[in-house]
Formats: sequence, C-alpha cells, structure tokens
Amino acid sequence: MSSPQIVVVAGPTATGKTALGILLAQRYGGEIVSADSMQIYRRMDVGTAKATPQERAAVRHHMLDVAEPWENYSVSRYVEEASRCCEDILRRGKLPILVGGTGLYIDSLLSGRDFAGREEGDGKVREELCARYDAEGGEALLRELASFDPERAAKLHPGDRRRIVRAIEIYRLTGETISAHDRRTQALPPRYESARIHLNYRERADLYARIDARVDAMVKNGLFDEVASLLGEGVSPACTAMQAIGYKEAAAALRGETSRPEAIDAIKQNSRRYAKRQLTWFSRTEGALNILWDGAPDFEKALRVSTEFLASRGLS
RNA sequence: GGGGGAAUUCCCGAGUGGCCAAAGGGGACAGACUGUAAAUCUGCUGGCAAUGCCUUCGGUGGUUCGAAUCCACCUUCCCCCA
Repeated sequence: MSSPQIVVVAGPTATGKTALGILLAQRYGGEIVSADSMQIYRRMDVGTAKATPQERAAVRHHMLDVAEPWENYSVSRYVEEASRCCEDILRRGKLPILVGGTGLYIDSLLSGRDFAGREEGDGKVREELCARYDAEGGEALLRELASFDPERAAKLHPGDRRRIVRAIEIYRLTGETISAHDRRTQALPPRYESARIHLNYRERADLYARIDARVDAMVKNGLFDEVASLLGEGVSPACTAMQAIGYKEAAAALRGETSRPEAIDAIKQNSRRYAKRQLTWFSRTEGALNILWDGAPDFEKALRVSTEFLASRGLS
C-alpha cells in the first residue's frame, strides 16, 4: 500500500471533525478541504456549524462558501471543484485534509468517480420520467427499467422514485445502463490514496446528547435569524440548501406552520437520525482509525492516536 | 353529591366474543445509497427451546368451549349537572 496523499476526517455530525481537522492541519502543515454538502453554501453558517472565521484564519479551508443558496449544487460539481483544490494543495507540497460528514462526497472524490450523462441532460427527460412515475406508479417504471437493465431493476424498490427515474434517465441520455456504468467506474483505480480517521462517541446516548446541546446552541446563536434572512433574500424553500436540517424546520416555524419549540425538537430529532445514517454509511469503509469518545472529546489524545496511525501509514 | 365518558403493546390511536401479539401513525432500532445525499428509499419493533408455546389490552373476580371485546366491584382520569 502506497502512502496516502490525503487524510480524511469523517464521522457523524457533532463529533468534533472540524476541531480535529484543524489540529491535524497544524501538525502536518495541511489545508482543509471540506466535504460537506451544506457548508458549500454562502450565508449558511450557524445552522451548518461551519468553521468559524478564527478557525479559518488559523488554517486555510477550501470548499466552503462556494455556492449561492439558490444554486442546485451536486456531487459531480463537488468532485470537480474539490479535486481541483486537492491538486492545487498537493502541487504546493501540502497535505489535503478532507473533513466532513457527507459520505457520498468523500467517497466520490477519493474514487474520482465520474457521473453519467453530465453534459447531456437538460432536465427534460427527468421531468418527464418523474411525471410518469407519479401518473403510472413505481411498478410500471420499474418494469420498464427491467426491460433493458434487469440487474438494476432487481435492486430497486418500487417506492424509490429518485433512483428508478435516474436509472432510466441515464440509459436514455447515454445509451449505457447504470449497471454497466457502475461496473465500469468501480473498476477504475481510486484517484487518491487516503488514510481515514472516523470519529464517534462510544455510547449512542452521548452522541445524541451532544447533538441536542448543539442544536440549542445554534438557536441561541441566531439560527432563526439566519434562516429568516435567507428567506428574506428570496431563497426558495424548494432549493436544495433549504432542505438542510435546521433550515427547513426553522422556515416552517417562521411561516407559522409550527411553533418554535416544535421546530427545535424536530431539528434535534432529524439531526439524530441524520447522524445514524452517517454512521451506517461510514461503517462500511474498512481500514479507518476509529476514535471513540468516552463521554466527551479528548482532542489531545485524538491527535496523538491519529499521529501514530498516520505514521504507520507512512506520513510524518 | 348526582349523571356521562375513558383507561390498549415505547407514544398516539383502531379494535366491541374466536380470523388479535392486536390495524394505522409516530418514535426507536437496522439497512441501502454512483448528477438533489443534512436528500431519498427499505426493513423491523412483546418473549421464547419458535410451522408451536408463554406473557400482554388499568386492577380483581365472574359469564363463556373461547374475552382487549360481555358482567360486577375497585382504581385513576376527563366532561356535564350541583
């Protein structure tokens, strides 16, 4: 195994990724590349727990504030832009430290995955397929998918509108089935060798308590004002950015659909569930150093353990 | 003090004699994931030596071949009249 070009710090929300990332960047002379699907948006700071101006002054951060909240960002754009950042950092002889909780972004960047039909689509096909899904039902579209890609059809559930539509869309746009596409991209060697560090709490209850406390802190730090101002500048609730946890619930409360306490409870609950999904995602990647907090983070120890781990992988 | 109503599995809430370990929803738990991913989708949820057995529908006792469902009393809560 060749020595890693990139260090990854991942884990569920509220586990101290940002702080450990900065410590590592300082220790190794690295720069942070964020891997967070919501921190890419400008003016979404408190609700996404973005690194503070002080933290960003201490260590250079990339892939933060690279899009407007009304833009439709995507994994493919992330891979494109973030890999440019990594190339740049590497070229300058520094260590890119990928920090974030969006598993798909991390894996896609590391593998150098290309996404099918990037140029071709203008959304028309997808729109049409979505309409058909709603009118004819999932079973019908799944049968259609099965006619040219039975392998994929067998894996999808009729209720999975998004993936059924996408699978048919790719075929229509590129002539290649998504199964064939996936097989082909899977066979490609990864773009970057990486050393991965995963953060979590040993006890689920501690993770959840930490999340709840952080949501309370966000509210105290002006989450509702931040959301109100976004809404005020005309950001539509339909935007991807407005589907972020904390934002959608606060927006509903600001519109009077729910009370604030209800919104805050919903934010906590959705954050806990999100953390669980992150855990599930990260649990399948092997070879990571798992750092488990006992009750509270111990960054001194984490830095020491990480350094040993990275040394064993050839980084000094 | 009198009259009426309600108590169901973690929560809400169906169920009014067998097809009920008990609909549905929520939550919890688990999983998936290749252009929205903080999104989206799926599974599961009394116990066990498990094609069956045991415990459970406020409590106790009763009717019945058989009760969450019927009867009596008790407890708690709600509403109305005082």
